[in-house]
Amino acid sequence: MNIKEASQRTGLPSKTIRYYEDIGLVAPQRDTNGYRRFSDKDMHRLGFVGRARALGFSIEECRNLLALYADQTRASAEVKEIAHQHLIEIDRRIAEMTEMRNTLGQLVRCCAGDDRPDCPILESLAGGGAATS
Amino acid sequence: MNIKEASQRTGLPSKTIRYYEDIGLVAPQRDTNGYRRFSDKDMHRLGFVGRARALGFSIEECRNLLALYADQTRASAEVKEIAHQHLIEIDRRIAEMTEMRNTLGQLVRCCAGDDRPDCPILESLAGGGAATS
DNA sequence: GCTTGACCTTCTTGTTACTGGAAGGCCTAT
DNA sequence: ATAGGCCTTCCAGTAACAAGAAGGTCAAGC
Repeated sequence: MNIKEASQRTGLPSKTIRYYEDIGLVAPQRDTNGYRRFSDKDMHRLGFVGRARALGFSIEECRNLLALYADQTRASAEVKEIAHQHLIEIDRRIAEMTEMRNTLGQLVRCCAGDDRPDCPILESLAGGGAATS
Repeated sequence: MNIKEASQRTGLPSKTIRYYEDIGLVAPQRDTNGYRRFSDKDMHRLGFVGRARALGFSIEECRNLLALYADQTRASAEVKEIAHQHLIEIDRRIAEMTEMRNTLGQLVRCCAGDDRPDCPILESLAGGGAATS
């Protein structure tokens, strides 16, 4: 099938699919007119990458996971390690954002939000007091 | 003071401070030798931006917040609106990452992590079954 | 006076994972 | 023949810096 249909079936934009070919994640055949032709195998790889990306894996991690998937002699420990590291990173980011959320939420609650200029949000950003720790 | 000291006092890398000057967030004077000289006012702006960035505000949001801070006739409602929108965005991202975390966490727990090739993580990425919800 | 090392400058390039747009070829229907 | 919808490649831009090269400046020590 052509790229449009591949895009529709995988949910990935055509641009993204071309990009994935550029960086070697997928390598569709070409028709005589130069159009990409995607096989079932190509579709499968695209789906794999799409799902891995949706779980937050980087492109390089996707590449590694694809390689492991293709390697029948892999040890599942290796896959688990990649996923586990990624999990730790996600947790770190959630913690970071949660901290932001708490600090900022408190500031927003303290701000009157009226037509007067007094604003604890600006005061805090200006260094006037609490709530960064 | 020179850029190194400004960096140490604000906790921002020198590179970052130069970048902030490039994009007009701060405008230190220059000594006759061309070195940047940071005044207390410059330091204050850098601190402001640093704290705003730590709360996840984008550079453009920082620019707006700085302008509001300088504007004595501002309405706190305007500041609160910016902060509130940002809060919503943070919540969205936390929810997104939490969903990833849950899905991936479950897959990791299901993976034996031994020297055999069988791996539910890869199987799931390959499209073989559950857990993308 | 000279060297050394730490500091400073500007400029260019790279990062991540794409997205947008331009210029042009191909294909089908009318 | 032409219109449209698809396809191609290539170039530029995004966010927020970081890395590094080439070179100027300054204070200390010999």
